[in-house]
Amino acid sequence: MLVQTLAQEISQLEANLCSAFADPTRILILYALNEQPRNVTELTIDLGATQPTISRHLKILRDHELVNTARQGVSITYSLADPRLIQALDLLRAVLHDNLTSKANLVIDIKS
Amino acid sequence: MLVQTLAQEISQLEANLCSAFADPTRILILYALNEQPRNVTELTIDLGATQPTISRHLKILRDHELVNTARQGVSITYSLADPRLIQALDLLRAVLHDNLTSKANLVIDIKS
DNA sequence: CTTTTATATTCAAATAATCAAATATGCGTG
DNA sequence: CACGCATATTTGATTATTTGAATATAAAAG
Repeated sequence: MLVQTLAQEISQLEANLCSAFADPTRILILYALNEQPRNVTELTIDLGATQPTISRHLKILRDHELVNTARQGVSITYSLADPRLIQALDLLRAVLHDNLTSKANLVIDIKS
Repeated sequence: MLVQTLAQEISQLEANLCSAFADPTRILILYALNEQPRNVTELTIDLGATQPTISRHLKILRDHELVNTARQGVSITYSLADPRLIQALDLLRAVLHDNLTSKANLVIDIKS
């Protein structure tokens, strides 16, 4: 698309941001960092993924400015850039919860 | 991954949900439907996309249960399934706004 | 039952995202 | 300055996602 309206441009940025959330490892990283800042090694252990995988996902989160970094000697501590990211994820999780609950109730209805 | 922890499974579902948001056209559709329910033709006109494109994106939103449908004769009216979806998008938009604002201020700092 | 209007789907091509494995960089210490 | 630990990047293969164009279905009206 050569020419874009303002609304389209904003939606493009927003969609980009959302694509940073579109991976389970990155969601886990964000929730882990919300609990407390951690370095790469800690994330690797806590999430049970390989170090290159964690680093790759951290780069994506960094590129989207969703995390902050602080070097402490040899290790780099990552932290959540904005608490509203978790607020947004929690809202989505709540929607997900309700959807699954209604589906569960449908199953009960069919049984009876 | 053959065996998944509960946290991984939830994150997988959440990531799936986020991938439904990871497209500018779908973001525009959700905001348009939040304003008021619309049928496919109206969305096509309002968003300036082709009808097959809109229908394809609506199918994805339907599959994720983010929209409801109501047939009215020959046309099908789509509506937003849950207002929290817009709340979440608005939070992300606010984060985006702040990030861009700080970048803008950096530009000013460099100038002076 | 044919036509028209509204919506949905399929197909092929282009683009992008993912992962594991290997490799590279960077900092602190002896 | 060489070694070792912590982190980052590259590569190549695989898999997904998006789109336009063409086509299909579905309902209402005549």
